Amino acid sequence: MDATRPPNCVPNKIGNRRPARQNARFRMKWTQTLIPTLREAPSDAEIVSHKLLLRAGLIRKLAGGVYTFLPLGLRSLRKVEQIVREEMDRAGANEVLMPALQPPEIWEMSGRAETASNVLFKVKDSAGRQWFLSPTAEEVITTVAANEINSYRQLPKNFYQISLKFRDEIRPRFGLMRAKEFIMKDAYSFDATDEGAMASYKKMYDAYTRIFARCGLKAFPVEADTGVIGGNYSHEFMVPAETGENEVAFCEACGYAANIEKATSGVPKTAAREIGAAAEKFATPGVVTIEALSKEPYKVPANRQIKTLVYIADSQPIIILIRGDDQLNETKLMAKTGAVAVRPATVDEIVPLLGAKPGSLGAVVNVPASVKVYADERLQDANDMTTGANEDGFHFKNVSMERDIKVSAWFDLRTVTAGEPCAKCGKPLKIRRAIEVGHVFKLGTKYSEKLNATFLDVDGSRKPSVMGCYGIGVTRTLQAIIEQGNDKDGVIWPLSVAPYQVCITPLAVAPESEPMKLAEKLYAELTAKGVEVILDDRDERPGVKFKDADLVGFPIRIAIGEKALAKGEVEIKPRTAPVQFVKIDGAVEAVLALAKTI
RNA sequence: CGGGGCGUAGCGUAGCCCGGCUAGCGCGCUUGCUUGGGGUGCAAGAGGUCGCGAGUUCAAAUCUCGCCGCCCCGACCA
Repeated sequence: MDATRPPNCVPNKIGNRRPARQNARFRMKWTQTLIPTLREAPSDAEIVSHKLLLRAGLIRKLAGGVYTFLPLGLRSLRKVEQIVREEMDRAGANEVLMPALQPPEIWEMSGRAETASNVLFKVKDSAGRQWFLSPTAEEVITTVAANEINSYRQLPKNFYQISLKFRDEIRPRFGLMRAKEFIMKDAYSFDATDEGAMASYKKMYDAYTRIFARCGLKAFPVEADTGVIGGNYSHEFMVPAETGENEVAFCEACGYAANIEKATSGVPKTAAREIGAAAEKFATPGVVTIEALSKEPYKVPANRQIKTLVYIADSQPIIILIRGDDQLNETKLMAKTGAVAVRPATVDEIVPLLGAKPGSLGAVVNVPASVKVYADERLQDANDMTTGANEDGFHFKNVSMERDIKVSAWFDLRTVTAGEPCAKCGKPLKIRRAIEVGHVFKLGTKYSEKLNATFLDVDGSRKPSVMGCYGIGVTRTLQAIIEQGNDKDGVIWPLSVAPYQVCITPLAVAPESEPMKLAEKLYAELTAKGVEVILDDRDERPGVKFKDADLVGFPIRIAIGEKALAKGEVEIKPRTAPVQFVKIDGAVEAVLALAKTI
C-alpha cells in the first residue's frame, strides 16, 4: 500500500546534474538571503508542520489563510512543482496556463455556479461585472476543447497547469493545509472513448504514485467520493497523519482502502427473527435517545433499533432510516440520492411533518406520501425492531421493515467503523486520519456535454469527449512533507525537496580564516558538481548555526572547525544520522556518495 | 454561520477579576567588551496608538458598548 519509488525513476539525484558554474540556483550565502528563524512559534500555529513552516523561516502569514513564501520556502515549493511538472510531462500531459479570473457564464453552463457556490471566490470589477477567482478550471479547459478539438484524430489529449487557486474557505486552517489561496496542479484529459478515458486515468494515477514517492511522501491511493465535481470513479492520494482532515478505512490484508465517506464493509445484515403478527405501540415517556431505550426498563439493544433521521435534501424533506448502532454518512446520502445540498431538518420543520419531536420519530405511521424514505441496506429484512411512533413518548416494537415500513429506496448509507470485516477479504478494517494531497476523477461527459466539447468520431457521428480531471495540492503537499518529516529539532527534508541539499557551516567566518577558506572551496566544488549548497557565513556562535541548520532541516551539513581541520578533516553530518569525519580531499566525494543513500 | 478563546514591542508572555502605570519579563534587535563546537557572559541602549472607536470615571491595558482581526471546536470542503 505504501507508494514505493518506481524502479525506473531516479529521484533525489544529486551531483553531476549539469555544469553549474556560478549558477545562482545552486548556491547561496546565508547573509545574502533572508531566513528569519524563530525560536518560538507564533501562538496561532497549532500543528507541527505549520509551526515549522514559520519557525524555519519558510513562510509568513499576511492574513488568515494567506501566506507569503520566503526564499527558502519558495525553493522547496518550486522543487515540488518541478517534480510534478516532470512527471506530468513524462505521462504525456501538456502544460498550459489558464486564467485565474473567470467569467461566470461558463460556470452557469456547467451548473457549478450553483453547486459550487459556497466555495467560489466572487469579485466585481469597477464596471460592476462579476468574476470568479478560479478554484479549478474544468469550465475553461472544456471551453478550449470545445473550440479547438473537432476530430477523434486530435484525441486523446491531456492538459495541465500549476497555478494559484482560490477558494472562499469559511475557515482557513493549519497554515497551507486549508488556505484561501493555494498552488494547485490541475490536469484534464479528453478521450474519444470510455476505454481511452480509463487509460488516461491510469496514466495519471501512476504519475501521482511517482510524484509523491519522489517527494519522499508515504502517500497511498484510496477510493473516493466525487463530490460536486461529478463523475463516477475517483481516487484520492492520502498521506497518513493524525492531523489530517480526512479519515481513511483500509485493510492491511488485501489492500482495500477508501475514504470514510465512501468506504463500505462486509458487516452482516440484521438477522431476521420470529416476531408477532403486528407492530405494537408502547409508552416510553422521556426516552429520546437510542442509549436510553437500550437501558432499563426497555432494554432494546441499539442494533435492534431503527434510527429515524429527517433531512432537508435540496429543499425537500426526506426520512433516513439506519440501524440504532450505526451513523449516517452524509456524503453517501448525497452521492446515492443525487442531492446537491443536505442538512438535518430542524425541530420546527420536523414536528409539523411527522407529529413528533426527534427522539420519537419513526416511519411506521404518519409519514406523508410526498416524503421519501431512504433506508440503509443493513436494515433490509430486519424485523423485531423498535422505532419511534411519531408520537412523543411512544415507540413501536415488533417492527418489520418489510411489513411495516414503506421504503422508497435502499442504499448503503452508514459509516463504517474500525474492526468491521473488509468487504473484499473479511479481515478487520482499520481507520486512520490522513491528509489528502491528490485527487483523480474520471469525469465522463458531464462537462463536455454541457460546454459542447464534442468531436467527430470515425463513423462521422458527433460525440462528447470523455473527460478526467486530476488535482494535486502543491502547497499542501509541501506542508504534508514537513508534517511527515520532522523531529524535535526541526524539519527533516527529503533530499529531493530540501531548499538546499547541503549546508556548509564554517565555525569561523573571517575571510582569511582557515575554516572559511575551506568552506569557500568546498562551496565552489560542490556547486560545480550541481549540488545545491548554502554557506552559513554568519558570524554567529556554533550553537546558533547548528540549531538553525537543524531547524531548517538541510539533509547534509558540513561543519568546518579548527579541531578537525588540524587533523586534516571536516565533519559531515546527515540530518538524521551520526556525524562522520572525512579527509578534506575526500569531502566532496563523500558528500556525493552520502547523498545517494539518503 | 453556531459555540469557545485570544488581541500588550519582531516572537513568546505578565499585568486585567479588584481602575491609580513612569506598562514588567524572556527571546530577538543595536553598541561595546567578552566568549568561541549545540541558541556564551556582562554592560549600556532602541523599540509600545496596550487591535480600533465610543462611553463611564478625577483617572482606563484594566470597567461598559460597538466594530475589526486571529485561533480552536462544529457546520462546510473540488
